[in-house]
Amino acid sequence: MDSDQLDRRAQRSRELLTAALTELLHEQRYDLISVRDIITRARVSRSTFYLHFQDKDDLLASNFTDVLSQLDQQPSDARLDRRLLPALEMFRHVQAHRALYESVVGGRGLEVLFRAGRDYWGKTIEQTITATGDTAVPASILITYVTGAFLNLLKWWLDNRLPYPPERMAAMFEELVMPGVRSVLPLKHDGL
Amino acid sequence: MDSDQLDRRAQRSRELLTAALTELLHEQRYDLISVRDIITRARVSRSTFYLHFQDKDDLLASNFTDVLSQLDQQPSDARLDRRLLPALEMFRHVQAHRALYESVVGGRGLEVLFRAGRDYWGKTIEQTITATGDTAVPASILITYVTGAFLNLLKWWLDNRLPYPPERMAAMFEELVMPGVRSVLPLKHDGL
Amino acid sequence: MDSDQLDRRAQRSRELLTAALTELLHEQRYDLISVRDIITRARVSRSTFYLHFQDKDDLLASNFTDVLSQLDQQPSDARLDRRLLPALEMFRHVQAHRALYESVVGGRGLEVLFRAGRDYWGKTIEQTITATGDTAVPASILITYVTGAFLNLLKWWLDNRLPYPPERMAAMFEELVMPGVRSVLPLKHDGL
Amino acid sequence: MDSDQLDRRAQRSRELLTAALTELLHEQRYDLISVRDIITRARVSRSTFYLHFQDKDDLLASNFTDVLSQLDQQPSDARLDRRLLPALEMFRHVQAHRALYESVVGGRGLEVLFRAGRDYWGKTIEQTITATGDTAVPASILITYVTGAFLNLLKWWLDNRLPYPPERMAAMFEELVMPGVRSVLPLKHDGL
DNA sequence: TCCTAAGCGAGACGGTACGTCTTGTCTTCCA
DNA sequence: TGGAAGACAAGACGTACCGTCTCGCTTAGGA
Repeated sequence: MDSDQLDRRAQRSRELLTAALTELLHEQRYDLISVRDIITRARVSRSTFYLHFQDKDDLLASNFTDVLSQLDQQPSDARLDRRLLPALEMFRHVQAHRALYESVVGGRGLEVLFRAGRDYWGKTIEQTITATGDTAVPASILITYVTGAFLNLLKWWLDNRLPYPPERMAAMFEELVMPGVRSVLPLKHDGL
Repeated sequence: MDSDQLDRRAQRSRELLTAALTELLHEQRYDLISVRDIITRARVSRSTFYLHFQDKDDLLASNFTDVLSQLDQQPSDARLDRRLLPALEMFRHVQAHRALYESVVGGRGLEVLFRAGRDYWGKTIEQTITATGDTAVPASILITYVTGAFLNLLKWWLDNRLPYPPERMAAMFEELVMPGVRSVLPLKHDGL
Repeated sequence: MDSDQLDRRAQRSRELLTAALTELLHEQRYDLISVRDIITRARVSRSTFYLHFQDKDDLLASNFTDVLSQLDQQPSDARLDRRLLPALEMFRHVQAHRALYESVVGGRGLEVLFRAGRDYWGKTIEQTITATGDTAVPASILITYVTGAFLNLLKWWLDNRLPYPPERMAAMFEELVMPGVRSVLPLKHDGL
Repeated sequence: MDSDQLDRRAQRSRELLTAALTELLHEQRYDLISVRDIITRARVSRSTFYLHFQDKDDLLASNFTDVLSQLDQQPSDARLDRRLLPALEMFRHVQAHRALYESVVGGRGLEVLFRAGRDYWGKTIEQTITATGDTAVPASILITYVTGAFLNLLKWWLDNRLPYPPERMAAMFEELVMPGVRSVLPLKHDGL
């Protein structure tokens, strides 16, 4: 009971650290932020940091995964439900937190997002595609392909200072990625 | 004069360093190799290293770009000339140097390859697609999309211990990526 | 109330901690044992430890003082009663608990023993020498000299893996230390 | 040639560190001085510190050994030459640098002095006593006894705020320690 | 043939992050 | 109400790595 019902203090520490990282990302690139910076900002001791997170990447991944599940929470257009990825919502979310993501994506943080994104969306995508029957390529490759392409586009968007609106980006994502996906899914499939 | 007619010693130093990195990549992951390791192996002094390369990534990128241009050198099937990327050749090359690429691709080295690949193939791809007329998406995005998807597949292949032959991988690459590319190119296009 | 009729639990905690330290000293050097190690072994919480002892040294000193008073309890040769220190008994005791004392004496523990020994034997020595009249050096120095010399010998013995029997060590102690003591005591003195 | 003719910079770094420790010892107890304090004061980087010394204790031992050899350098009373230890000079030296030694001796630094003193004086003492023929106790014990007794007296002196002049302390040292030493040396010996 | 400039070895150094460790305090919960 | 559990602050530790720098030695190519 105690093990999963986290000590209130523990929960507070996690939140302080999460908030501190978010704040710092508005000020400088992820690569340049040190654990020391984070704990100083969070007014938390070094030991506390390592009590809760493996390292800086772990904290970022944790934050990112939280965001992803929140995005899934929010009610979305019914028509979009069949998509593999909430691409439009993500582009909008990233636009709203542009500075933050720019800091992450230009550098080592990108890989963290990659891994976390793959892990998170992987499950959804797998369900969707296995539900459609056998595919011409292994599910694992498809997942890599879709999430990878999405995050690459995201990175390009940020690196180029958001030259297009989220809607356009989402449309291009669909246009580029989905034909390939459809070409390997059973033909009978209707919605995707 | 001196700048292009490199001192023989200088050339030798570069080669020693290149060889050392290659050797080390057979033994451990790129991330875990330090400049110190490289210069120790190359029997070259620290100052010499920084005389020739900006940092470890620079050395890797330089090696990789050399490889890419060698691949382009070798005569390839005429039928393949229209492709955006020498995918099959790359898969074969990677298979032949499997251990080496596994070390690079699992970690921070991937981004170096990505950047170098984008720079190198970017030019070719740009020529090809601008030759076909206007596209529905900016060339820059297309380049990112294609090279990104390719390297993601490469990474997946290595991470999963090369479960398929190069030919199959190249085919899947085509199958997944090209439909999207065609969908944004002018319809009149013939060959791609 | 509670203060003199020690809560049974409290007493038990003290004993658990004492036993834990003793156990651990058989396994590793005193310096390397942390409070965490002790409480883990004693299956006692951190707070409980600090409830009973100031710190690790306090626990050790407490244990050691207990031992010293037990040694004094046991009936000893009447002829030895005039000695300043129960040297022979100590050498024998240390031999019997060799591993334990090796752990303590090699490192910071020695000073704890020194302090505890000085405190404990100091009283006895002071009584003895003040009973003999004025001395050429202050009692305090004499006490330091005697207890220090004794513990140094003990440390040497342990550091050199007990090369001589306790009897020989005690004899050497007498031979080295007592002449100096006698030389500063009033001449009239008979027994020492 | 280069290996023993220390880089000028290296020598300078060592001196800066030595000086910094000396300065700091005038301000606070040895135990409370951290490596960080030392390098900050010396305006030297952490890596430089560990390039030259194992740890704080190593630096202290090195400083102390330097002092001991300087004391040996200075011309001393011919009459004293037969002594095992330059006790009087040491007491005077300590008096002249009282604050510094108080910081060291009250805490963990004492053991460093013990070890360094034993190592340094050990050689001299061994020569002296083996020159006199066989002894009733091993040389090693004698060395421990003499250096230990001396440093214990030194510590007592400092702990008690130098209540006697160096001459008196040296005299007491002789009076207490030498009778025991003589009692184990061959009788024929004259000078000691 | 000598001179001069560059390459180079060797490695000290500043700077700084890292993850681990330990101590002693404090809070919270449970019996 | 006191012990158990353990989060926490504070901060030291020794290691690692990087990129810069200094200092001579050596070596090549031009005068």
